[in-house]
Amino acid sequence: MKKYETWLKNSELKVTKPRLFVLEALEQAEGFLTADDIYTSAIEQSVDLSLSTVYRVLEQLTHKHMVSPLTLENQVRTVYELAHDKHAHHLICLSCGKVIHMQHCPVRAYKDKVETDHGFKIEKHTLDFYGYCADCSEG
Amino acid sequence: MKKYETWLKNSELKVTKPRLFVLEALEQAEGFLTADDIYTSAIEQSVDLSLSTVYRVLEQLTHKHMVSPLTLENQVRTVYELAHDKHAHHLICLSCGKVIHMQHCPVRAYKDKVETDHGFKIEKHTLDFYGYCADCSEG
DNA sequence: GTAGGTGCAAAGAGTTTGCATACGC
DNA sequence: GCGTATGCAAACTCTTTGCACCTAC
Repeated sequence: MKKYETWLKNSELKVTKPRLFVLEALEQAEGFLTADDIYTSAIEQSVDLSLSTVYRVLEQLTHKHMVSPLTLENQVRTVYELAHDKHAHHLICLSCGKVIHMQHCPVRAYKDKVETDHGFKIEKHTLDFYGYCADCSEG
Repeated sequence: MKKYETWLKNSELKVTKPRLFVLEALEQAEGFLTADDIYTSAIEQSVDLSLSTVYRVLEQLTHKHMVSPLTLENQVRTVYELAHDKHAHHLICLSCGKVIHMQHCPVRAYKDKVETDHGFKIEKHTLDFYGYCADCSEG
């Protein structure tokens, strides 16, 4: 797992066990985790890690653009994932919570129109679909 | 303000002062309010209303589709607005917090494609733009 | 009169912070 | 060795809940 040590050093962050653990947990999840998910996973693996450290690490990594936080509609907890270079949209199952990433963004052209029409300088946008996945909508 | 009394009765909710106050506060705001905004507004007007009642009323009105809750990206508090019939998207200023509603939805056709491609039954979607409004991006 | 609504205070969830100790460099 | 990172516990914010009282119908 040398790659995360290098990544941390390149981001001017010290290489510490909590930081490596958080990054590896996010990699293995291949998706969204809450701070508590990461903490629980540490407990299960008998890794010594406190919840407040998880929050602090996630904040630092977010600041360095190594992870991305996301608040899903009408959910309380913030979820995190390893930052991709790629802009993505989400397809979220309201029943099982599964989240699918979609690379394609149909909004780019529309964004320019919105900027012009409203005089906004748009920094980012979200486009998320909520529904029921094939498994959950059966029966 | 008879209209809200009628609306409540039609929704099979008793007409009470807290419910009328919440609906009127949301109307006057012409936009998003947090539960605490509504509570504070009551205090300022010397209206007797508790914060827990505000939450309970908002939950009931949401259930009756009279108001709509929304969680903005990376914000903690849930905001509420009077439910429009119309599906809308948002343009949110990261500096002053202004929220502009946009009726036009460029996503409809794309939604069908997503349903087909992923086997999802999509119930709803969100599309929100975050940036800086004309006033805040000057200078 | 009765079922449902409300206020108050306390509890809960999720997150942040202060401070003493521990560790990376 | 120095300065940052961490663990712990306590604080904080937002929201929910239990219970006694009150009010719309």
